[in-house]
Amino acid sequence: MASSCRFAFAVHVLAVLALKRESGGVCSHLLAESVNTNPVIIRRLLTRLRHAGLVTTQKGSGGGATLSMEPEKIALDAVYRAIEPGAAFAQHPHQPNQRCPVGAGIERVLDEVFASAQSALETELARRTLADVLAAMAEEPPPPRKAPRTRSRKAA
Amino acid sequence: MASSCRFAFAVHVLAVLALKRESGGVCSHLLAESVNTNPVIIRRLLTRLRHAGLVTTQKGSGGGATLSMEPEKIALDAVYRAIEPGAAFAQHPHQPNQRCPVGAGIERVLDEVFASAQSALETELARRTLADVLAAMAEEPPPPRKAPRTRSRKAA
DNA sequence: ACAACTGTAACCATCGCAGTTACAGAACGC
DNA sequence: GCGTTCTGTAACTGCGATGGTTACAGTTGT
Repeated sequence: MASSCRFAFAVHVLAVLALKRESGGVCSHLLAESVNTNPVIIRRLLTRLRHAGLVTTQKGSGGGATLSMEPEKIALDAVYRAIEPGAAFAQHPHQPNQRCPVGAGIERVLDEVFASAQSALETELARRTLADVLAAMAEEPPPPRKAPRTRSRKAA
Repeated sequence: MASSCRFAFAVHVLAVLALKRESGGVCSHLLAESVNTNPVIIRRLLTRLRHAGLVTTQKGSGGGATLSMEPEKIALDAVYRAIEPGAAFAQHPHQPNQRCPVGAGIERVLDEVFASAQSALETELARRTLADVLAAMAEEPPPPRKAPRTRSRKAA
């Protein structure tokens, strides 16, 4: 399915923008350092996010990207649709044999199956906002120095 | 996401097997003609479906593939899992910058988001069985010769 | 033995993607 | 005006996945 990591990159970028919301624009170079990739990759992402109305960008010295709404308003399905262009499932590359009863009808049936599956996927993504992502990152700071307070006894 | 058409092929193949359920094994050549591809593609699919316990295959003259259970018992999520190897979403290809608070925590959060989205997808697929696919193909025979009974006035 | 099958390896062409370099143009400070 | 700091985009590369193809060993029924 979605073998591309663009969606992960996009959520990452938006999370950084949300954290730096008060500090004005964030340049692609800095975002690229956090994601650990190339600034052009980031700018390509930002172009899509801008077309979707999720961020605004500012050219020139001191410019960069800014969230165009509060993190609570940005649901992950909007990010997904902004980033991933086509359908999640692929149909037959060549038309199946129309003289076979299955070949003649399968595409129409699969279209509907695929649409409902994709819809379920996006509905689940819609249950989370960028603010939820930030909150999830805030709790459980990854390296618990001494003893993590809850169920630490799982160590292998 | 799933940019491969293997899932479509697999449902197609299983539908043919379901229709020819009483006639013994179906050879890969015949399946390939219906799907409009190469017999090797079909055999590669059948290998995965066999490992998942959905079909049995028989070598030698008069052999071929057979469904190993009734179409009502085969839900589409099982087909999906049999065919699509990995996760639907891809994480960061390189580890993000751990010195950035977002880079340090985003992967863990995304893992959970991706898992829930994939789970929603599979749950939706699980709502349909191969028998449902056959039923959907049976109703509405695709080329209505005279006048389609309902809302035909949509013609462009 | 022969024909009809499966299973699998090996290979090819294509496609999409992350990554990279390069450059034109915009905004800002001086 | 001019240099600096940015964006936006084109062009190219390398890589991995995938559908497709050929080939062939092995198995089974007649």
